[in-house]
Amino acid sequence: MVLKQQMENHIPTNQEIAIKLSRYGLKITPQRVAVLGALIKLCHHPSAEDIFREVVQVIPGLSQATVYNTLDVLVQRGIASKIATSTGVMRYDLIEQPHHHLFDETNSRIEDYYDPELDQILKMYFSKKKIKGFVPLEIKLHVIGAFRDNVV
Amino acid sequence: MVLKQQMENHIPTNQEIAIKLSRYGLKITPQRVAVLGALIKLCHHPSAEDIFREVVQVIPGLSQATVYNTLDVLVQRGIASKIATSTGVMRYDLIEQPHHHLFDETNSRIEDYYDPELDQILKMYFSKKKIKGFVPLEIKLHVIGAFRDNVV
DNA sequence: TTTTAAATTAGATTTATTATTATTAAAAAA
DNA sequence: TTTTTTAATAATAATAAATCTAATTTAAAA
Repeated sequence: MVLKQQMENHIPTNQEIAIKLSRYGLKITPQRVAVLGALIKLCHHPSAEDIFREVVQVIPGLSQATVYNTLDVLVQRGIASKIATSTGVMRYDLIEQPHHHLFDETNSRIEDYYDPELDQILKMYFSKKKIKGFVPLEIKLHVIGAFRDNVV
Repeated sequence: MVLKQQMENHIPTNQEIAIKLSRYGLKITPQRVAVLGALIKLCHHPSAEDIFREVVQVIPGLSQATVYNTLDVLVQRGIASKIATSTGVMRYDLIEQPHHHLFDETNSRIEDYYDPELDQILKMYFSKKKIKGFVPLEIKLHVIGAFRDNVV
């Protein structure tokens, strides 16, 4: 098991981000490159507001609506996902591979959690156990707990 | 496996609801009895607005703020829980026993899902697999899919 | 380069929720 | 039972996230 940010060692260039946008059939604009760049950089599941604050430093005329629009577009294309939180503020998450979420509600921290073994267990469970009248498509674990830094 | 509403065959009287409120150290008011009653009755995870619409028929002078206050109180006392949804609207859920959620985002439907076997699997997994720096307290499955009525 | 379809901006708007404060009511005390 | 006290409710204002609108600008295709 490994937390997300430990897996991300490469900070992509604007060019690489632009290529990613066009691979998904999106027009390349400075705003989109910067928003996606911020989403990659701010790996602790930023809110739209977090991304705005980050990007407006580079693009001073940036509109909040552009951030919301761009994030929606990224979600629609499957580049990002939207996480609903208990405070009602949406948080955004870059999609790389399927993963679960660890929530610490005392400090609003969210981390991704990967474990192929866990996914295997869940896959087996749901293939064996049919739910009457419901077709499951996506299975996500929502683990609420407490981050204890410097503790194993 | 059984869906929640199939397990709930007893509709509690106002008296029983009042007893429940006082067991949790809450003052009994007509508003609280009606809100908790509506939460029990509207078993598809109502929003505050859903509950207001239901209860205002019985208590015409009811304020929306009272519904929000009462729901917050119920959540604080552990009688109910609050579910954040992808639309940003909060939904409320009576807590009876720990359970997971099935989401159908095409029609905003949410159902509870119980399975002791699943809980056992998850418990075993997390007792074996330690997450560095994180203490899990509550594990909830978030299953996104599609309800198909009249289909097994 | 010109064209056009799409993206961005600014600001108004919506809507769920929270905050405020006066009033009212529930339950404890006398 | 009546009084007292403490808490709950109602009405309404305030907040804040997110959406909508319409005019302007821009990316990229022709």
